[in-house]
Amino acid sequence: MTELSKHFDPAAIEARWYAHWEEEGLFRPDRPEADPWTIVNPPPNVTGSLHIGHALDNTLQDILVRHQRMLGKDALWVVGTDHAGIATQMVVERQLNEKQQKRTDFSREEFIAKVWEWKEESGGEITGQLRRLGCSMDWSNERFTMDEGFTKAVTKVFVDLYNDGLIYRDKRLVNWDPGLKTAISDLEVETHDIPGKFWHFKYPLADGVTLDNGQDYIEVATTRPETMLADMAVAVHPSDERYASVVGKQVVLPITGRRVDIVADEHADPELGSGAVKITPGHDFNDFEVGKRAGFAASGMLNMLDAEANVCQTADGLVPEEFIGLHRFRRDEVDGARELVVVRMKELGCLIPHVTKDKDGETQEQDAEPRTIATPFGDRSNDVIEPWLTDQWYVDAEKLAVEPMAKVRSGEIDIVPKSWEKTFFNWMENIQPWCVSRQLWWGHRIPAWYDAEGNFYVATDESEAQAQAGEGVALTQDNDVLDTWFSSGLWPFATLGWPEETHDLKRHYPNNVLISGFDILFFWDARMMMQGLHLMGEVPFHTLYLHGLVRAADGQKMSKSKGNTVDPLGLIDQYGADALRFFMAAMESQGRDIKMDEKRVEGYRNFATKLWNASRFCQCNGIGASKTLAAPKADLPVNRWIISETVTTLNALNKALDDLRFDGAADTIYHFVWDKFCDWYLELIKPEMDGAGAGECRDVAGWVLDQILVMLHPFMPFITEELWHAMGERNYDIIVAKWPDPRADIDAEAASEIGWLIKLISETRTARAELNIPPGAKLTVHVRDASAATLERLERQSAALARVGRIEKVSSDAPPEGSAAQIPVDEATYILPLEGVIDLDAEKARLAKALEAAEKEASSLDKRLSNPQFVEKAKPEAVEKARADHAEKAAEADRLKAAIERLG
RNA sequence: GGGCGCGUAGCUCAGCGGGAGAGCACUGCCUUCACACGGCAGGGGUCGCUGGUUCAAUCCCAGCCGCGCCCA
Repeated sequence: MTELSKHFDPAAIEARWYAHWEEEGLFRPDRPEADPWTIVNPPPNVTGSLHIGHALDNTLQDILVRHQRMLGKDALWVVGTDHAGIATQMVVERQLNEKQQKRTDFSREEFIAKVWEWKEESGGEITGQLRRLGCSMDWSNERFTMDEGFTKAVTKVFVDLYNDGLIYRDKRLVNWDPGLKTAISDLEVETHDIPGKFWHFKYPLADGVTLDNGQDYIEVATTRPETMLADMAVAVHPSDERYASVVGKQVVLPITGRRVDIVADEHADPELGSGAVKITPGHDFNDFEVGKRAGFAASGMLNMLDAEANVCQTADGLVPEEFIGLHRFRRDEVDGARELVVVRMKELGCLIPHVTKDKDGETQEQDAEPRTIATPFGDRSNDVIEPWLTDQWYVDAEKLAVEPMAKVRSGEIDIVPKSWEKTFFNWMENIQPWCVSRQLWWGHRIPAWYDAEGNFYVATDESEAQAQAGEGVALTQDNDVLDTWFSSGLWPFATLGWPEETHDLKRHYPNNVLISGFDILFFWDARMMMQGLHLMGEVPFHTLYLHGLVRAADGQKMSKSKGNTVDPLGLIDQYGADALRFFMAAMESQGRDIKMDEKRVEGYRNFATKLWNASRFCQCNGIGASKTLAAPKADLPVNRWIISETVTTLNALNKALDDLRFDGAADTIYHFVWDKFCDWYLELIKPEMDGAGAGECRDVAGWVLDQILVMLHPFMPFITEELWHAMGERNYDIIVAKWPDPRADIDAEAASEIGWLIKLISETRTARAELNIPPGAKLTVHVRDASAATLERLERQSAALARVGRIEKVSSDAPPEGSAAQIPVDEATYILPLEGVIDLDAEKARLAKALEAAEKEASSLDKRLSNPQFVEKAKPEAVEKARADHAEKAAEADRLKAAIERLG
């Protein structure tokens, strides 16, 4: 037992306890006989540092795992970091740039060695920060998505999925990121509306053909003029009569002079513009489908851009010389192919100007119509994505999505809150093939080898591939790596040793709960379900809990570029990790984003200080660690009452934790500690501390404080561990203490007595405050109309009334003449003779106000009760309650009336 | 265009069929021997609007207005 310092300083205890827990192996105590309980941490990027979203995500997980550990489970929280292909490669490349070097100055092997070097030196900063937050992860088995075991797992998964026909190689349009020069998946594309233009062009009809109206060209409109260099058709709607006569005929493309067919396709919207659209299958997803329907093979589709999306020559004479090497569109103040196409079209008389009238009625001509364009951007590079025709590896996501959907439907996977199910199904039902190859160097290299003819062999290693290809065939491995999410999707089982049949794997898969932000529902959660179910044959987790975003105080999304981020470590420095954690829990109501509110963090720091001081009080009064897990025997009502309140609180807390209502759990413990334990219980036992009941009070107070520390520990691990030890000798740390088991019932009699006592003291205080009686004044009270039971209570609680209520003496004698304050509580009325101290009119006004309120309530209840429909149809409990409430309010009104009459 | 969610006290949020709650902020009193990061008392809301269902609606249903997010 150590004496608590007068001021609570979180920083003074946090580091010490964390190091202690970790050194003692208490994050994963050896419990071979216990039921396993498992949660895996969404592996943060190895490049990352702790942001406020991590603080939320990890606090919630830590609350659950600490709770389960205290329930005696073999609780495992798997932790590790993600190699984060693109992000990490970008970090290292940026460092090279600072030294005027670039990736391609090095061989692949040299570059990868540099990344590993960076990882060893600077990576994983976040793991230290998670420790500062108090997260009790199993660091002894820390994993990395590129460690040896993971590589083995990833390779096996790729080969197995390939052999199962669920991975294939295909040539089709992908989302190409010209900044990073890699393909990315649909999910990595963010569409933003940006201002753009809509140009209208004339495409002359070939061979002297005209439309029915005599027009010798077709008007097409486009937001991407540059792609006309690779146009392969013009499409019109099959039922569009304006063009029916020219379907099957051709147009001559201006600038290049190439002839392309006019095709009928439902993609063309007759309502939009002229109803005719140019078709560029090599650079537009819709046009790709139109092109396929028009009979073009993917390999025959025209491409005019290189990997950086600059214009290039890919077929003999396809692109006029002056365009070669230009950007797609204006960039860095330099016009690109888009601008040059418009210039040439204008010169050729093929540009149809956009005509508007200004406010004076004057006609204005512009080259193009201003328009907002939904434009795809790469989420990492922020470059405009170019649909590009390449060979890539795809996962047949549609097939893999079947089982996850079935498991969510059957309830084997419970998505919390349920409202996300619809979003989940909507995406899964419309899932597209998942492009998993990336043209990067940092990542899991694809286990496929090619021979000189372009045949490929998918195998676990080169020798297996060689065996497939036959001896003597020269093989080269695929240069690409896998999407980072392909490997993190294996996290729930690969971290446990899969593909080895390890002990941990058998015990801890499926995981119990997964907690993640909803922003990675598709990226990660759904992929774990797909891969877990296919490879393990079982769900990866039984409950998927999705939380929202932590937003800035003004509701804006936090982002580095906006400069409105809040650093969780700064908050920890200022208020302590416990306060930040409690804030996160208290604000986490299911399904709503959290707005940052620093005042509230401060409030929970104050809460920690309150608990600290309450413990100091206990310490100074000989109250210490409880000897028993079960509630001590108690005779005094105040002790029986606080034991009952503890049981009630524990039940509510258990329910909230079971329901994953973190806010409800935090709220429950907060109010018990502050409102019940500190504000009433400790005050009420003060007068007992040197009386006959002192021993019992010490036992009970010590026990209740222990229960508080244990119940609060998952939320505030540091202060509770500190106080746990400060209160007395312990055989174990609180982190591995047993969850409360009071073995006590609710004591209705004690609850009623203390409820009455609290009411009496509160009412007296209110009267004092309203009548400006000095708070310190010690009063004599005359009681009238009291029942025998109440008189007994008054006698029994006289010490508490004196100390807490400042009611020195209770007398059954008639009060002296003169002005007095009158306080009805239950059946009795308490009279404070205050001749000369109070203003009679003030007391009359006070009682009149109370009477008005009581009568108002009574009459509203009366109205309800006199409605026969209510009495007939309402639930009996509701009727009964209304009757009881009415009787109480009516009686209260009567007593108030009598009190007013007595004043004359 | 489709989907989801939100609009409750000045602010941040709970509640979601029986007549409204918390924290912060605000007002008054209190240096009472755990705590001024505190104690005691108090003020403040036609629960976005309009209809409907019901004995009863902040809560359920429909429509509208405003705000946010996701997918096309």
